[in-house]
Amino acid sequence: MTMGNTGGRRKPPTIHDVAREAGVSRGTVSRVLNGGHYVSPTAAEAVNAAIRRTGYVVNRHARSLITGRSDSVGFLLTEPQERFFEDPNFNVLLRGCTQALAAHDIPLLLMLAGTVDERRRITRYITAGHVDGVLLVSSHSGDPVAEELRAAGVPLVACGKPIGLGSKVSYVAADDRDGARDMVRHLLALGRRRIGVVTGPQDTPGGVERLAGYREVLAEAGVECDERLVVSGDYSRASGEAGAKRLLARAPDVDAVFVASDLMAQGVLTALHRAGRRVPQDVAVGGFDDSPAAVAASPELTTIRQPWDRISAEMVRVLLAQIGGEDPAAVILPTELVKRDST
Amino acid sequence: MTMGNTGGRRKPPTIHDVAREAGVSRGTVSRVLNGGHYVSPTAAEAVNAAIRRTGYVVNRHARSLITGRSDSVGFLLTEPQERFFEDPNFNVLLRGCTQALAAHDIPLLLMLAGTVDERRRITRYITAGHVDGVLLVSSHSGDPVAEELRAAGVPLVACGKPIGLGSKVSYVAADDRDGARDMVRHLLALGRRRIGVVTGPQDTPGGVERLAGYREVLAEAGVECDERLVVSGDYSRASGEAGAKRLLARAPDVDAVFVASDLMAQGVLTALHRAGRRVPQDVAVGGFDDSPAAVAASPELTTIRQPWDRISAEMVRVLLAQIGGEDPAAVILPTELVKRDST
DNA sequence: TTCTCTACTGTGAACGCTCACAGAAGCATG
DNA sequence: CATGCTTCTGTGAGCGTTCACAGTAGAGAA
Repeated sequence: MTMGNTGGRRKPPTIHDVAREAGVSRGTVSRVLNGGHYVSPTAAEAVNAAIRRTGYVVNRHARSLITGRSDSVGFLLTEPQERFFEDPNFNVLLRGCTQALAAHDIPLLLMLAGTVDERRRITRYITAGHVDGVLLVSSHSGDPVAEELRAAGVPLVACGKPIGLGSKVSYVAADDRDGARDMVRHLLALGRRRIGVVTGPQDTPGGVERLAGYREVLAEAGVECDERLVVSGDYSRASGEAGAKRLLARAPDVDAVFVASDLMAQGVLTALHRAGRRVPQDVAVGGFDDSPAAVAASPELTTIRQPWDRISAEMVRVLLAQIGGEDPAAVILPTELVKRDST
Repeated sequence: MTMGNTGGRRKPPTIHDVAREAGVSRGTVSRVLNGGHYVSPTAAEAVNAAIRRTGYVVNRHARSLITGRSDSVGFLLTEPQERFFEDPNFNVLLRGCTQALAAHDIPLLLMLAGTVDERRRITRYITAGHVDGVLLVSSHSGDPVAEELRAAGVPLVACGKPIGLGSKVSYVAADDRDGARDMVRHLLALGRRRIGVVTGPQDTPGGVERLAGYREVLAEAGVECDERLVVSGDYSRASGEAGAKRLLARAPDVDAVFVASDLMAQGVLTALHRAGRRVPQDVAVGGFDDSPAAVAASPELTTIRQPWDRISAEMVRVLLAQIGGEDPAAVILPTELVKRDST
């Protein structure tokens, strides 16, 4: 048997070739390929041997043409790509989804919808049925692409609770609010009472929920919720530094800061250092995400870990279930407090 | 006209529907779709109008079935995924490739070949013709997947010069050696003469070339090439720190260090700081990559910028040319010295 | 007129697969 | 012995395209 290693691409064997080789019909080969029900053991064995011998791989285009499925899913990132691509957690998510899908032999198509043109092109591509479903990373409110896909009945699973989309859309998210609660409780347990917060953007679910958790715990502990202690950021390092400066100016007696992302927390550490405050002695700092930035910071950050590997696995599971006809579902996964040197 | 926004997925219109709507035949519609030669202006106009009215999108599976092309390409990452996924430059590369392909209406399939099983599955998938070509990020020597693909005649473009693959494989790379030369010349120009180096792994082209550039410039400048000044790392932060310690122990009079990656350079800065050396006064430090780590470090790192956006664009250009029948090509792109505070 | 050439259009076949259906064989049941 | 049931197998049709080829119409040349 000569393999096609001469440089030119050989025509791959078809189901016909396998059938001839195994001495059965196309139908039998097809049945072996798809589950193997109603096939005699001897026939199945002959077919499998023929497949091995010929190196046959199913032609997915031909299959898709008749089944109407594409057996592929899209990984769609809308809006501010920079923010996500610089976030190492995004990488973990992308990798996790790719691997979880690979286990089902389903390729992942990476789709970046930045410009209006790209959005339209991608929407058309998806609604035309070229993917069976979409893993959506958007987290921005009122995403028109997401709404369009939902309306077109495309199976869809969002990462993080989508704002402004009806309850009809599946999502998988970490329990942001509970994570925030854990962190603030931790700060209270250290004896801190003037606890500031640098929030995330309030048009993202994470931003909203983390702030809500902060407020809840303070209220529950009977600590005054001083609005001077609340400043807003956009998850960037620079906004963390600026936020901490504002915080110090408005409430110099601050003795702890809950920061809604590790990247911002890095900025907060810088600002505190410049202001001559020691961490954690004078001010304790808690981050969120457990990103590499957390261990790169000095002192290393106490932070909230989101279970990104489980999130990606769940996203794929829910999407495949939905493609299989099940109803949309929401999955919330627990977070974990990681204690390090900044508190 | 009712759009399919009722929740269920409607059957999309076919080329037949468009033909009927436009009052022409399938053949004419097909010709309009593929370049529009030998089509009368009136027919073309009618077809385009019908396409707009029906919202027709070509069924790529049916097209692929007959053309034998898939009109998609794979982005293949082999071996140590962590190393790459943590590297922000990898993100720029992935994003750039996706966008460059999108401009040609070609989807990118993300493929991660970690385990042996995954490798085999992906190799089969690719050689079966499910993608037209592959963008390869491997940089590891003697990659069996790459060799297999090359042997099967799959169009292939590597990122970085592949070691041990014949000259038959295309690649796009930054000029590592020249970048290293620039950096070491820069250090020499500052008056430093005891210039150490923390190398990258010597089974990667980048690691080899950057060290070669270092040696070249020292030889050319007539500076003694003291082997005690050469220590090896693996691109990780930790290996940079360990390397610097070794360097200080073996050559306490070192007055500059060329580090083959920014991440390692961060580790070097930490080690120097702990040893009480001031940067850049006592020891100048030069990195490589211009990653976010470079500006996150203190002092901010002087480094070598690789043109990642151009690399991705070139990889796609070369791959598409090769899919179109052209011969393999090698492209080397210039680097740039970015001066900051560490030198 | 007739022929040739160019510009355009329509049609059947084919790509490789799955699906529905029909049929065969084996075996138990009436 | 017919009948039904179960298990298995083969066959034709068809998915939505493209491609090759045949055919038409109109212009210009002989």
